[in-house]
This record gives sequence, structure tokens and C-alpha cells, in this order.
Amino acid sequence: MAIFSKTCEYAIRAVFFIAKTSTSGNRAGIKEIAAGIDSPEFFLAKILQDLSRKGLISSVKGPNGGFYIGSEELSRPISDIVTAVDGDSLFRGCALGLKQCSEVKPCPLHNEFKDIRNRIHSMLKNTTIGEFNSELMEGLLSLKK
Amino acid sequence: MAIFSKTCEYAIRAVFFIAKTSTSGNRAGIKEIAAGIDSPEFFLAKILQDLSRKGLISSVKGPNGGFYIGSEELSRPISDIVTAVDGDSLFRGCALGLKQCSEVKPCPLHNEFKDIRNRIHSMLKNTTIGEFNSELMEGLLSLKK
DNA sequence: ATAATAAAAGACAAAAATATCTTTTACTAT
DNA sequence: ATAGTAAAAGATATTTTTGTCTTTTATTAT
Repeated sequence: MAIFSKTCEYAIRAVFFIAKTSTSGNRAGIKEIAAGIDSPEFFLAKILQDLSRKGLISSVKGPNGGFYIGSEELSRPISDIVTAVDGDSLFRGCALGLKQCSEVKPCPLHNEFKDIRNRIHSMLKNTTIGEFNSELMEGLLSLKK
Repeated sequence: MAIFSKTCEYAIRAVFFIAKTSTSGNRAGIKEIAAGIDSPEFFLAKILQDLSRKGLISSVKGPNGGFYIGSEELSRPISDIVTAVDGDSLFRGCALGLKQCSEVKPCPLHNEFKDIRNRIHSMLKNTTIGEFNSELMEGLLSLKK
């Protein structure tokens, strides 16, 4: 199993793509994004609708429309995307799926995973949506294949 | 999303349970295990059949039969279980699902996840199947709910 | 106003993961 | 050898995730 769901993978890649496009002052259409991150177009459309409803990205309909990200949203952490799509079980839940797992009633892996969970969480919290824009524009980072 | 698949969660919990039972010199039946880790019995049966085929646990049919783990298997790392069930994408794959992601063609999160992947991997490699037996027997650790 | 455009919304389909039940095989104790 | 037991194997069902297509709504440019 991967760290994120397919939906979340597409979401993060798309948001990075839209962030890059927005920084250069443009809006990105769904076809352009889907091609740019190599994802199924209609499936991605659903994901972006959801992110839009949740205020993580913005959109405009009609000619010259498309998706964009405002400067305030650019400084949001990518943990916001992950939480919106996959929930917080990645950094809050028990690795073995136990509802009651805690300090007082720990699963065998509770302590060994504590640090890892925290690391994932703080990493996602300290990485922003707009953080990779210049490297993306320079072509140093990849969002597809 | 959780770190492991449901199948893998059940697998690890069941293996810990069988390890504990084996250490006290007994075999564990499927009903006993399913009850002991709070999992669907028939689904767990399938999982254990698979682990048995792969040599991670052993089984005996008929009266007094059941599942057990030999002393050699007790010192195996739990990464063996994870790999057998979920594959190695958790510690090898790209967080954003890119096939080609690497040092030369990294995704935006490649570097931030490198350390985390390594930590997860080494943790799972350094934790053995039998490691929690005494604490499990003392009731200090939980495998259900 | 109207036509063209692009996202939103709704409905549907396929695949994978999770779960259940039945039949068969192997082993044990009598 | 036979009956009882428990896992293995096979078949089927349900749910969730992933993916596709069509219709509607909002916006823009003419």
C-alpha cells in the first residue's frame, strides 16, 4: 500500500500544478492539468470540485476560466489537502487499526510508530502548497509519470 | 488513509497473537485468533492461509491443530509480513505515485519523504514478530478494539 | 441576446478490497 | 477403519475506490 490514496496523490499533484500556473498569473483548465500530471481527466475533475468546495483552490467557469490558487492559499500546508482527501488517520490513527489504542492501552507498535506519525505530520504541516513553484517552473521537479 | 491495508492490520495482529500462543507452547485455532484480535473469522482465515503458504507461519490440520510460529520465524522482522501482504511500496514507492520518481527526476516531496520512508523501513526491519510476547502475556499490550 | 466555453453536478461502470459461506482435504484420537 | 476436527480451497457477495460519460450551470466574448 502507498502512503496516500490515489485520489490524494492526484490532488496533491494537481494542486502543485495549479499553484505553479497561478504564480505565473494564469488559470489552468482541467484538460491542461490532467495532461500535466498524467491523471484521468474526469476523475480529477471530481477531486478538484471537492477541493474547490472546501476552499483549498478556486475556479472560474466559462471562457478563460479554470482553476487557480490565491496567494493566501499558496501558503497553506499540504496537510490541509491530505486531511481534506484522506482524513487524518495517517498521522492520528493506530497503525494496527485499533480504535482504543493509546498510551494507556497501546497496540504493540504504538511507541515505534509515534515518532513516525509525528514526523509525517510535521513534515506535511511545514510544507506549503506554493513552496515548489520556482523549481517546478525551472523543470527541476516532476509531476507526471 | 491508514498506513497499512485492513488485510495487513489483521495479519500483523494475528501474527502477534499466534506468536504469543506459540511461546506458551500451544497452537491457536482460527476462531480463537479471530476472537483474540477482533477480526472477521473467514477473512482472517484467507489471510493466514496466505501467510502459511509463504512460510511466515505454520499450521496443522485436524484435532489439536491450529496455527503456530516456529522459533526461527519468531525472530523474523515484521517487515516480512508487511511486504508479503502490502508489498514494498510503503518504503520504496513515490509518495505521489510517480513511477519514475528518483534522485534525478524527483517529485516535489521526494526529499521530504526520503527520511520518513527510511524510518518506516528500518523500524519494521528492527521489530521482530516475537518481540512483544512477554508484554502481551502480561496484558500490557492490546491486539483488539 | 446569443453562442461558445469550461467547471459543476449527476449518473453510471469497472476494478479492487473486504467479507462470508460451502466443500474438500489432512490429521488425530478412538 | 472410522468419526470427529480444523485448516485449505473454492465460490460468491458486498463495499469502497477508482474511473467514465452526460447534462446542467455559470461566465465570457461577440
